Amino acid sequence: MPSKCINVEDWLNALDASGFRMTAVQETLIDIFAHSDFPLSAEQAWHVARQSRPKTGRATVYRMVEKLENLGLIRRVHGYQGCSHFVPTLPELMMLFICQSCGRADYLDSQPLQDLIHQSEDSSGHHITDSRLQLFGVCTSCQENA
Amino acid sequence: MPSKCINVEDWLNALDASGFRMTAVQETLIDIFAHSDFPLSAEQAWHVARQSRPKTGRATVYRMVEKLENLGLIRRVHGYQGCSHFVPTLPELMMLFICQSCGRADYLDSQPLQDLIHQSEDSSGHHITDSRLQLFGVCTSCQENA
DNA sequence: CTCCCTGCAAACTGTTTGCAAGTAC
DNA sequence: GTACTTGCAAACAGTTTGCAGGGAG
Repeated sequence: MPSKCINVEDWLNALDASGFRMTAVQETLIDIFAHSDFPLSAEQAWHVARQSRPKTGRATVYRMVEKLENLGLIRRVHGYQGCSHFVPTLPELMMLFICQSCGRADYLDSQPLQDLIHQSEDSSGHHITDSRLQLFGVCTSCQENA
Repeated sequence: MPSKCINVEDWLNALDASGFRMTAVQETLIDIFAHSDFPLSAEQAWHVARQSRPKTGRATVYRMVEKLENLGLIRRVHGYQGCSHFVPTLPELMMLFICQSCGRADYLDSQPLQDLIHQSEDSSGHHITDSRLQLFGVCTSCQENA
């Protein structure tokens, strides 16, 4: 499964531009979220963070996740059984696929979705400002290994 | 905004067929969910239920919601700020629009979405088994009243 | 008469808040 | 030095569970 590359520099710049102070915890968490290729919850990120920084507090992670979400750097994934997981945000509209077997996330071409949304906007008359499309199934590599 | 009609008879039959015993609480809750034109959380449904049956227990509502969801009669709505609200399930694939202003839900034509999903399946190679598309914005009537 | 359903209360889980100490700028 | 950040612990909200009594089939 192809994995999208997030530019950590950009994240640090965005945080800096927002007046946030850069600390070791923040760098650790940014690293965790930017490089995970499957959705992470705050709780999970906390466990990962504690592997390298055992004293990391739970609340700190929750606060950081909130920041990252508010800055639009990560985005909440609304899945089957819950909606507390996050993936790095891509510049374009996201069309997210999540493999039920391995849990990995993949970003698909979102142009058709944009077309679809414009089409629905015209036919319904509603003004559409945002969307969440999530696809579930079995990814190519899990199909091969089945 | 048009509202979809759910056949309460069908729900009662489905519950009956699943071996559930029909009680007054269940009828009340089915009525609430089947006729609400905006997503309801279990908590909200509980409050509504208590208006007609003050002694209704919270847990009973949660259990009933779980049943309805398992039977596929209601479906969880993954929204902006949470994912604990439910709408009646339509037979066909759902394309759900939620108005940020009035909170009402509308079901849009889902055929284009089905086409899009098949298209994405072919181009990505993933086997897609389910999807959640949710649209947010301002509905026609809220636009008029603005 | 049996077993499921109900309401109550307690337990639980994920998340938020308050606060004193620490640290980036 | 100032004000944001951190870790801890307590508070909180939504949800689940255990149980005794009640009601459907």
